[in-house]
Amino acid sequence: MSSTSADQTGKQQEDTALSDLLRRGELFNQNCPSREILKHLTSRWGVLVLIALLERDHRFSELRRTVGGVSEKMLAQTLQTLEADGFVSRFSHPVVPPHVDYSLTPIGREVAEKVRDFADWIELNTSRILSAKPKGRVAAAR
Amino acid sequence: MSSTSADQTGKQQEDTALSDLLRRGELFNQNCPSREILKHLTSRWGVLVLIALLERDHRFSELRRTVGGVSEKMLAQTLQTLEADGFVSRFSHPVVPPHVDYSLTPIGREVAEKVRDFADWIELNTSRILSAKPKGRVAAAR
DNA sequence: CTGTATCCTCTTAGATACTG
DNA sequence: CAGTATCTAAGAGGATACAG
Repeated sequence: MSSTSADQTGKQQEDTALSDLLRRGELFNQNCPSREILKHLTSRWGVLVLIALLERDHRFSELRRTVGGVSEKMLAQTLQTLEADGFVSRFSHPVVPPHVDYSLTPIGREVAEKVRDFADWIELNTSRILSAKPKGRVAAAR
Repeated sequence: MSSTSADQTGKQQEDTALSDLLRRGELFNQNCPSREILKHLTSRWGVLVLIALLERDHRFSELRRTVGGVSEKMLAQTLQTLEADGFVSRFSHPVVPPHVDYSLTPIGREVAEKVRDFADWIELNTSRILSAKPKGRVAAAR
């Protein structure tokens, strides 16, 4: 519901190490709005959409093809969330059949570069990670 | 831990053109194991656990207190997944009452630094993001 | 083409109770 | 203290149909 205001003034049960909270407490506090931003940005399809849009602008069906495995519903939902957060711009060309282009806003490009940097690390290190897995232990196979 | 000293030569992702898709198509393929790694690392609690462990080693109950809002079950599950991936080490002191310490492996520290970098960006920019939200449009409010 | 609406299934996550 | 087991609710996600 993305409420504005309506602060919970007396609701402060963060009683962890105070220095930690001062230094970087926002994300460790479950009431902080940054938690929601984090959730959107690290969502299953959000990450891939941001990276795809960093390469170039895409229209809806292009994104569907580029991002393997995403359904129409989840792609639309992901794009709406990212647009609502101000990371993605949506341009609907007034033609028929419809033609909609998605692109990154300046702040969206900023964060997408962070995401891509992170994704690049994963791709470069996946084989290293897989071969370094503890073998005696049965992975929860998530 | 001795890295396998594999192929990675450092940084080579300066280009973002079409050749990128060939080089970094892994994540866009739903059958790629890197998708699973990504999922674990970007999981709701995985991100926060990695950042907490980057500050210092924690025992179980310390993590519970530091990471606001996490349940015992989810913390245990998250830690097991991260341990199975080789990002986290678990050391159980043979004492009573039990005392278990969690720490990052070398590769875990590497990725945790990426995660922290990303989280830092979010914390620094949350207010900017919130104030820049498109207001005319009703966010889907998830 | 670009979605929305509905239905359905599977996973995630919290609460609670219990064990070593 | 450090978990596990069980139950349940909420949300993610997919398939299909349909609308603008």
